[in-house]
Amino acid sequence: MSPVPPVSDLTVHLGFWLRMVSNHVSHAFAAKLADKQVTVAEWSLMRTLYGKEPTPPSRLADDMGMSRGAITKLADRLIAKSLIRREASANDGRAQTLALTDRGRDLVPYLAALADRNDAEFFECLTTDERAMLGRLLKSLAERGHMTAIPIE
Amino acid sequence: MSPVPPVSDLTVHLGFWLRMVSNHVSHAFAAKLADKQVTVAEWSLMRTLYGKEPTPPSRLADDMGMSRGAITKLADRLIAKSLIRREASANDGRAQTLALTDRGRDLVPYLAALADRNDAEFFECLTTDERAMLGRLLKSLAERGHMTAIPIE
DNA sequence: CCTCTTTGATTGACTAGGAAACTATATCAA
DNA sequence: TTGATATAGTTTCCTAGTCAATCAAAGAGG
Repeated sequence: MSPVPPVSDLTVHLGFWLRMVSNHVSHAFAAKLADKQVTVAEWSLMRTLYGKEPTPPSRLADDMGMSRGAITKLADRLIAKSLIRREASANDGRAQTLALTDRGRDLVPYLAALADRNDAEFFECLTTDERAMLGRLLKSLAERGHMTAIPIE
Repeated sequence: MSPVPPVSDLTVHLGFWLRMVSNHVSHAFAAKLADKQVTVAEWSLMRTLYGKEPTPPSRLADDMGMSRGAITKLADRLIAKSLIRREASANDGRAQTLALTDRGRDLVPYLAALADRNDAEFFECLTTDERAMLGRLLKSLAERGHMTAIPIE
């Protein structure tokens, strides 16, 4: 029988539990968005655009922490669903701008309410103090780790 | 100008910060594993297998929270790297079993050390009490939300 | 003005996963 | 024993990202 040196269990890592909870929260949210035929990435783009239209795709890529290629394709999908619109920039022949359609803009508050509800569902089992503490710890980690982009995926 | 009703900011959600931190921790770990040409999913399979060989792929799928199809392909990749081995079950003509190769088994403790280091790097900026609190809150959420599978992806 | 370089966006090749169809084997029931 | 059903695993098709190559338009320097 070959030797099997003891290695640390996966569950000793905070990263493990972080990912476990994070994935469940995201999947539950994805299920709620599916009712409106929208994915989490699509919602994220729409929300990022909301109130800041028009915005060039490169800006969205930076803000959302995705590659430009990904934004191009994501935008294509949203355009096919008539939720956003792409237009050539007036002053720069290379640049494009993205903006929500009326339909897309109308949808954002509804989807935002789903996001609120999803978050409430998962975290209401904690006390107010616990939620505040969790938020404080996570923001502290984000700050100390220099994390900036909106986390997709 | 079209009306833009105020919607809740993304950053009010704990789920947002959870995902932000979780993604950064995972990406940093992926970068460390890349030195050894191993992905996070591959590590997870190897770690899940470690000390429990041989194990049928269906069992790994359940434990890892992935589909059986995904395990088939993941196993194919690990076999191509000579880190695991696939064998037909002796008593059931349908069944297969997966086991680490000697090379794979030797690699696990090294990769486990990388996982330890990655976790330490991200969370050492918290005090011991804060880490304990974060762990407690996350485990409580996992328990209350009936989360079981190892979180891949 | 012409190159040379930089920049914005798109495209293509590739990776990785899920869902469902499919194959082979096992089990059960008449 | 044989036909129906269930189970284990694989394969196929689809979605959704990244990275690298590409193309067109801007800017910069001689």
